[in-house]
Amino acid sequence: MALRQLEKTYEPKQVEERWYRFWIDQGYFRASTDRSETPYTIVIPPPNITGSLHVGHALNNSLQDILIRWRRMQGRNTLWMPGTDHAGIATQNVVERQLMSEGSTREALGRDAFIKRVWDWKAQSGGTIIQQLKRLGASCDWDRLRFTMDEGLSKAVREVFVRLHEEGLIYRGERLINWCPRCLTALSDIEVEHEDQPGKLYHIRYPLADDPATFLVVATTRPETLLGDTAVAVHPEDPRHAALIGKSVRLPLTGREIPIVGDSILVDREFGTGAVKITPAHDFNDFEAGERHRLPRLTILDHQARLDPVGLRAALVDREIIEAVELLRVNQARPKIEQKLQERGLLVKVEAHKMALGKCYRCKTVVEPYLSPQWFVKIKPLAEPAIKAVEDGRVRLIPEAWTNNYLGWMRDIKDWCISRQIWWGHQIPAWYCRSCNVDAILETAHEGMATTEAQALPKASRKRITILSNAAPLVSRTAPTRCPACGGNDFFQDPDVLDTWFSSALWPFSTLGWPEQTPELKTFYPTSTLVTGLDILFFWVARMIMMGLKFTGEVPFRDVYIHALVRDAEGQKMSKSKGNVIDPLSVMDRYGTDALRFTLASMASPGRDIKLAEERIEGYRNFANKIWNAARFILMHLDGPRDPVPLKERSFADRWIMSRLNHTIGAVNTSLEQYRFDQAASQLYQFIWHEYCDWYLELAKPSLQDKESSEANRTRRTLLESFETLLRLLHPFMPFISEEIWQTVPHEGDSIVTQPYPSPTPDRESKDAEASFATLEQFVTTVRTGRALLNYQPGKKITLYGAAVREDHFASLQQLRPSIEHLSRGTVHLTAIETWPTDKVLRLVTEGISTGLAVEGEVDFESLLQKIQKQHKDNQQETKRLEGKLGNVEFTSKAPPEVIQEHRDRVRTLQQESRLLDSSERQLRTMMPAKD
RNA sequence: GGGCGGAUAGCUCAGUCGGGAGGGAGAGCGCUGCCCUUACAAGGCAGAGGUCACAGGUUCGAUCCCUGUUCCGCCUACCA
Repeated sequence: MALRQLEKTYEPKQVEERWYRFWIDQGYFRASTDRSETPYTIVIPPPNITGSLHVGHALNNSLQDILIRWRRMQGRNTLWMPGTDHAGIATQNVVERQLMSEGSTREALGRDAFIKRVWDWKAQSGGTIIQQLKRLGASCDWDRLRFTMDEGLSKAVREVFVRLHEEGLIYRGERLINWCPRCLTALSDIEVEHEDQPGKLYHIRYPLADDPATFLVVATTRPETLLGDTAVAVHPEDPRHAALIGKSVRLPLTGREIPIVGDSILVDREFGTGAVKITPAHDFNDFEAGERHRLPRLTILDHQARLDPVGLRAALVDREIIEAVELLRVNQARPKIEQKLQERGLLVKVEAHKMALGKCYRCKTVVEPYLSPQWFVKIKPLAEPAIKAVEDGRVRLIPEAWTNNYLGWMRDIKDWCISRQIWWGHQIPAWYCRSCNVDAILETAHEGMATTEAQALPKASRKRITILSNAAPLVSRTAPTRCPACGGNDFFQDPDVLDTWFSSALWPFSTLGWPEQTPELKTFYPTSTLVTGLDILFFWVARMIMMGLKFTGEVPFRDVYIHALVRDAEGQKMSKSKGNVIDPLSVMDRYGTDALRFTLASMASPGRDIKLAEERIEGYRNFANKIWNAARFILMHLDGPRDPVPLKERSFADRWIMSRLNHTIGAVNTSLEQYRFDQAASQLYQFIWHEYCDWYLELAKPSLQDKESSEANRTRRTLLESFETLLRLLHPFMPFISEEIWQTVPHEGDSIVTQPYPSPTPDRESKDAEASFATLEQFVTTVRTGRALLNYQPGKKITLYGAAVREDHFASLQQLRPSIEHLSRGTVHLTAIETWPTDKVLRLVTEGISTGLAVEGEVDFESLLQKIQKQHKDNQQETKRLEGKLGNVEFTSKAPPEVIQEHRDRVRTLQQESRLLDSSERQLRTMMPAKD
């Protein structure tokens, strides 16, 4: 039969497209609820619909695909559930930018039209990343593609919200929250990134009310907020200030007097001057201190973090100051305040001070603590079971090192602010009866405005609605029709939407149809493994565990594999502004998808960031090409009978490679069980290149070239068996090339995708063949070293001599003589060293195996001599070291006998080698042309 | 401030815990030399290159176990 021949180099591009289409057409990635096999489920970390594939996605999804393809081939009923995330703030930003370029705004469009516009955008551009995942070879069940804003998932969101509210685990209240003055929305604590920055510490004099010549000096990094101070705190046990408690100070730049309070929580006596200003409306600590001392809260910043004239007037700020700073952003107002304090002689000093500034994780704008009514999840009762699940191992974090990190965070968790003042997202299922909440619903300039700010606005400028914290919401799965209190039917839905992570937290079960008890949910939940990056451990993983336990009573997944961050070759974070981004799409174009996947897998060592350099990818592109050429070779030699013969009756080389293959199969499976993608990849690489190609294919050549021999039949048989198995072993890592080649070699079945994954079997083992191989390799390598030393052409046939210290090694050499002669390109005489010619032979030795090479032609005796002398010297040093140990009574009396015996054996071998090197050296000298 | 991780060849990293043993130090890439030998120059063969961060301790023996130090990352935190 004539087999298809392959091109000389592997061309990934058309191969990839062709097979991916085939796999989809055949429906190989479809999961079923009717199958009886053990399910294996992964839910994808849903990428953001505004996103496009970056190298982090490529890593994340390559690893998931490796797991999924591996389990699928093992016969599991696998489901890889794909989907995307609606990314509230990010997506709204994208569409708003689009509107802006058209000279419009979302306000001009109105809420409903805007949301429609986002859906239109999604229909057009939101599928990009899905297409890119397909290019990566991701074997997701695409028929089940989900989106967090789908009707089903939205229903799950409402269900969860209502139930949590019913249990008192969701509440609404006016709190200080993190506010992004650019996105104009609240953020949760973890959406704020902290970064150390150089700042200044201002020391400011606050004159005592009853003794204006005396000052209390406070230290602050934010002097402009003093306008909203409502107290000054000192430590009650601080002898410098304790007596002042109960008195008042005149607040600089204002007409107010504020009290001095004693507070041991807020004040650190060691820091600054030991006196702290309290601004309850603009600082988290001060907010709490304000609650402790029942202080008023004065809001002086507006929603854009500008000094708000209304608030400033309410805070009795001097007219002159108001005029100087009104509507300035904090960073612009600060120098003005500094200047005014200076002018009035109230500024003692300004010193450099590093401080951690909070920034919006989406837009990097400095966030402001902002007082406003928001929705919160009371998180402690949800966190407790989620802590327990990890503590008792129902959820495993891999690498384990992250467990403590997780537990620490969960034990110290704070209530979660879930309302966002944007339009794109799940609108909160809470309604307000207009007649019952007449005083609590205010028309304001914008949503989410602080209470005082909203109340202070003139009616005319109120465009939208703010719902004060005393409003009474009706939380319900559907819009209410009748107010239970007054019977009215005029309702107003809360305009806020939920944090995107609120819906993501439900992902493992909402995608499977929850709250319905669907067959999917019954079959595939709890899921098996979650593969994710460390950066969303708290954002997402922790919340999924909490919600999963709460609403299904079970953990959402058993294993959480946390992979590293991908950095550039210098270890820098990749970012568009630095221009050091490696674009996976371009990499796939140039090197092939398999090369990219294999690179990422091989570098996924636990607990270490990945420094990705393009040369690595190129290296694995070469690996793909190596496999390709091995396939070409095999296809060239497969013609002819290849009947099954028991392994025992096959050649040494056949038994050896099958034994090594078996070892590799075991190692790859074990590595995958442990999520050691790096180990699995290097085992495959090592075996395929350095055992299969370098040695086995070379060993197989003689018999393959003699087509008529019975040996050829057995070799062809082994060649096919081993290679076909190898392709299956490789497939999860390099799906495309493995399919392409597999389809060209004789096989059963329609696609490698659904073939069984190799598992180790004892009958492939052959310890004796492995031992013989070690001897052969030693001999052949030594001969090659000698050839290089003698400058012989690779093809030159030479006369060789061989001997071994150990009987069994010598026996192996005799038995494998044809192979040895083939690989050494020479005629080998296996006899005792004493019988070797005493002239014109270069003698070399390693590990007790001696080789002699006939010396002909021009030879660089000097370098030969150096080589021999160096080895001789190393040899003697090692002998001395070992003899020293063996002469030490401490060692011989306490070390285990095996170790002592091993040392003795090594000394003996070294001594024999030494004798050979001696004679070799002497001979060389006789061969050397006389000097002078 | 707290917690965690890392330091092994020029570069990137395995190896140490537990089936790679506490006893002779590995890989990939790069580098050097030779070779276009009919699977592969995206290749073959050979080679050079390491006080396993530093200082102590345990041990007959430490890259590995223990303690401390230095440097580098990351996470986390209300030091105004």
